[in-house]
Amino acid sequence: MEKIITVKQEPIDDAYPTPPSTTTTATSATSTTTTAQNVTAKTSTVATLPSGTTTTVTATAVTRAPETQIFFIQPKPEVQKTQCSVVSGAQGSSASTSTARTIITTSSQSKPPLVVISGSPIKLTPLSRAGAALAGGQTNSGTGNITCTLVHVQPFNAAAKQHIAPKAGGSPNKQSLPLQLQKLVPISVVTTSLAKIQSGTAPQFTIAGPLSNVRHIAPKVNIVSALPSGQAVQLTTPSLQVRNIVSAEKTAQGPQQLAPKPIQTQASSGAQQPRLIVPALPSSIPQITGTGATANLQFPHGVISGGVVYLPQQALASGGFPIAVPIQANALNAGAQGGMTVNGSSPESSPPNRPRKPCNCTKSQCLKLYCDCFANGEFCSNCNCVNCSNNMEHEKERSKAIKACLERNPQAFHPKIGKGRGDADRRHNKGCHCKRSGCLKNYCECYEAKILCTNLCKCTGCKNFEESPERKTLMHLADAAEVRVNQQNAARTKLESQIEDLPSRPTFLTNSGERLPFSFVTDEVVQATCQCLLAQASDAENEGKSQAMTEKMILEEFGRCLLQIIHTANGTKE
DNA sequence: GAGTTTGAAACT
DNA sequence: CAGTTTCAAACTC
Repeated sequence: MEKIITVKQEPIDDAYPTPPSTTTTATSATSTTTTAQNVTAKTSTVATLPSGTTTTVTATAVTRAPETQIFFIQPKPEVQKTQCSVVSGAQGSSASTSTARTIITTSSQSKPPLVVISGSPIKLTPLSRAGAALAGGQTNSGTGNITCTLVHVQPFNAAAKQHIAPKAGGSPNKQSLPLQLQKLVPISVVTTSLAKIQSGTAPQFTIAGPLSNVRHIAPKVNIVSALPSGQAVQLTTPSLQVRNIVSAEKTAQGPQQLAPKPIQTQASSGAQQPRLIVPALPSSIPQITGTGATANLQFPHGVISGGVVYLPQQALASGGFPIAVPIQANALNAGAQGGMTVNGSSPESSPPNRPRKPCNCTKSQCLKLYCDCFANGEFCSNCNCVNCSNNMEHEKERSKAIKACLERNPQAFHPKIGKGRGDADRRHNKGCHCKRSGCLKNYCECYEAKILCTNLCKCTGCKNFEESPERKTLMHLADAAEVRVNQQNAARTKLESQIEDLPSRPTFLTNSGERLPFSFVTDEVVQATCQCLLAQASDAENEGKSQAMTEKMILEEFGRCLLQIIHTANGTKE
């Protein structure tokens, strides 16, 4: 029997923009992997449930190593913080509207929960067994019981960031590493049974936990379900694109199983084996990094060890995650990339706000931080690089390279420029080391980022400070140039729009040798036009207009002249 | 477009 | 940690 479950989800963190509405529907005996555009949901929950039980699981953190935090799911009822309503219906019934950005993870009792983050699977350390997790002392035996896992990521506070700020002349202190990592904050999920769902009682999914300061990894994490007894879940949302189909078993074998698969828009209804449902990832996805030697998972940009996810500051500090974005909104249309974040992607897949420059790497295979694409956690695409391995096809090498970078420098993928509201907060986290450029050329990372050098910098002959006359001169010139460019662009745009409105006349002469309007730009006409422009300039000058305004007036006059010429020519022709 | 300069990253 | 090499981008011609 088909079961359709709609999960309604509500945002809980204002730090993320309110996501557009999506609806997630789960049905049995289908299997698809979906990805969504611009998913920035705050919570996730579990939608497909066996009969008859209510399960509550929560998690506690255990510090294992300075740079790691392990979370174990334990039964623990929690105060309700966020509710995710679940609505059931028969096959074909329309799912109720919702605001869900649903990432779902479930597993049967016989299988560990499977989670996919950033397109790669994580085999979590065994979470609570369903039986142990049951609320109210219910047993959770049989095929119908599911353990649900929900993971949130909590950013460290500003004080912590300060604490880990790079020290001048020193490498990052490993003792402070935990502060540089994002803390996983698993939260409990109360699930209700399918029976209740199917009865139309619209049971509530209760998500409890320290949500007030929690940012979610959940919507940025692909959590997959391995449903018991051949059940599978299909997730579809209006704004989601159905992508890969990956079985739970396959995915559990390793990240390579997540290589791009042909997009399937509709799952086969006859699928009987458990399937993985991989909802979409947003464009702002957490950077997943890791150094664990026992890592059993490799993310596009990191390694996951035993269900422990390493998240660098950059991910949350920036509010977006330029690193390790395997399935991103802008890549949804880039099937060849398997939904990975790509640099210089095709026009239809490129977000309008991030047209990165293509790299030109020749020797690094784009697997070292020399490569801007790699350093920014992006795949190369439409670049000019040679022997590029920064792509899905070389995911293994890429993961190794990521790991190597992180071993050299755990903050390797952190943003170099601190992000803050004020200019004071925007500073190079390591400082530059320029010697010859005076920190007034783009060689200098500070100057390139349009920020002043700070005491973190070890540059010599620095001229990139507030009172520097050289810098002021440069800034003044740059401002003037920018104004001019803007004016020129505006004038050009206007002129182009006017020209576009004109009838196309490709040739000057007809077959009979008749003169066409475009040939009416004679010397006399040019002279008259110039006189008009000069007159306009003179007027502007007499009126005391600024240079910018004068230029604008002249350009407008030129436009009028052109229109008149064309109009006259057309009239003559006609 | 080729060659040079530059400084970060990588290496020793 | 300092010095050196490698690398790719910025820059110059």
